[in-house]
Amino acid sequence: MARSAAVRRVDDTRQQVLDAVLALFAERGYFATSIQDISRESAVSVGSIYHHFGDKEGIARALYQALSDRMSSRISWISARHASVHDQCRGIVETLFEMTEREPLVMDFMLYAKHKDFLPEEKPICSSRPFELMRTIVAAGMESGEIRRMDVMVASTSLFGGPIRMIVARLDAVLQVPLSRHLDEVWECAWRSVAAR
Amino acid sequence: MARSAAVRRVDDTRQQVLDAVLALFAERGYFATSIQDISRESAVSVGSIYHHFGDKEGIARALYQALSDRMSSRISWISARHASVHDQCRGIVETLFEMTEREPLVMDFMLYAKHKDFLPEEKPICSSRPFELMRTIVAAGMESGEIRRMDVMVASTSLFGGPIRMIVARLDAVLQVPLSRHLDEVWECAWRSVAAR
DNA sequence: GTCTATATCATGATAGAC
DNA sequence: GTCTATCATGATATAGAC
Repeated sequence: MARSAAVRRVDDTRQQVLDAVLALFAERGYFATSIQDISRESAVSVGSIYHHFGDKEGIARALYQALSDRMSSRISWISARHASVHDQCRGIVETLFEMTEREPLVMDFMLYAKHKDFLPEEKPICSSRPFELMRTIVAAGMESGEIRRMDVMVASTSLFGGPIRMIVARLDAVLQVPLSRHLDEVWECAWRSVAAR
Repeated sequence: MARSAAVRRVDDTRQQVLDAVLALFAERGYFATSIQDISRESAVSVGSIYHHFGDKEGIARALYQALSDRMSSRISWISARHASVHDQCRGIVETLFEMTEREPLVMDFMLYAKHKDFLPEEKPICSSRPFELMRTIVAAGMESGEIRRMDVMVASTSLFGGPIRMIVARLDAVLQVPLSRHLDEVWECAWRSVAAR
């Protein structure tokens, strides 16, 4: 069923705000970003912003939800495209690296922001859907014999912890070259840490 | 040279404030903590706080400095106590796990807080002294042949990235059991990721 | 649904006595 | 060095016209 033009417009307004806050939160952080800033950067009035999101926290919640959904669907898509758990996990790391280069703001907000400071009710990031998906895949790898039998949380943090630290280093500009240049080496280390063979 | 009683007292006042802000920052975050809160919890007046720290950011800077120094000296101490790089790194992970259980607030502030949001001038955490020390040790491991030759940053993030993610999971209460219960398994994975043999 | 103008309030920081 | 009282600013959120 096609959405009406009115609904389209509403979504556009919301999206304008979300695009603006992503940039602002990444640049200055949640608390240093005022509603005025958001209004100016998004070209949406303060009144409209409150109409759509209720309060400032509501904006952050909506952004978190949207980006979390986006990451989840990418991970699911990658997972479905590969047969072995090894290839699935490598594909996830590769995608995370690519996202970091192409949409650093998204990764900054998802992997680096301390959501608990401004979204106290939200589940911690490592309990969120994308991370749950990763753990599910890791668990499947133990079933199939590709990954050594151990605590699933330990295996997941071991497999993805290194790559995530590399992403953080890149976001901090500590790492000066594109992540892709280190992909093979990072993945080699990550997989060795849990591989069965 | 012995410090005078006056200096002792000054240090005590400063320490009272630092103890209070550590707890407050960990609980609510930097921005949700007001100077009034700090004054009340530390039992030090607002005027004295400003006298000693200049401004709110100065408090955070002092705390960061103090805890960073503490972590650095512990790491150096551990490093000096062990002969092989393998044992040094394992000792560091063990100590980080113990610190997380015994002083979760310290680890929360050091490994989890997003300092850039409130200390924009400070170097990113992964360029800080403790992390530099870890990289130095890893580099030494490559020299000695214990660790495979590769980019030092990649090796460091691979070795310590998993353990750090476990610490974050524990701080988020996602992990319900003490980290010590997973130490062997976590270390096994971490070391495999970079070990030469 | 969108906008401008405004109310309300809390905060960081200071002044100045002791 | 320490304290209390106060200021000035800028924030979130709302009211109400269109």
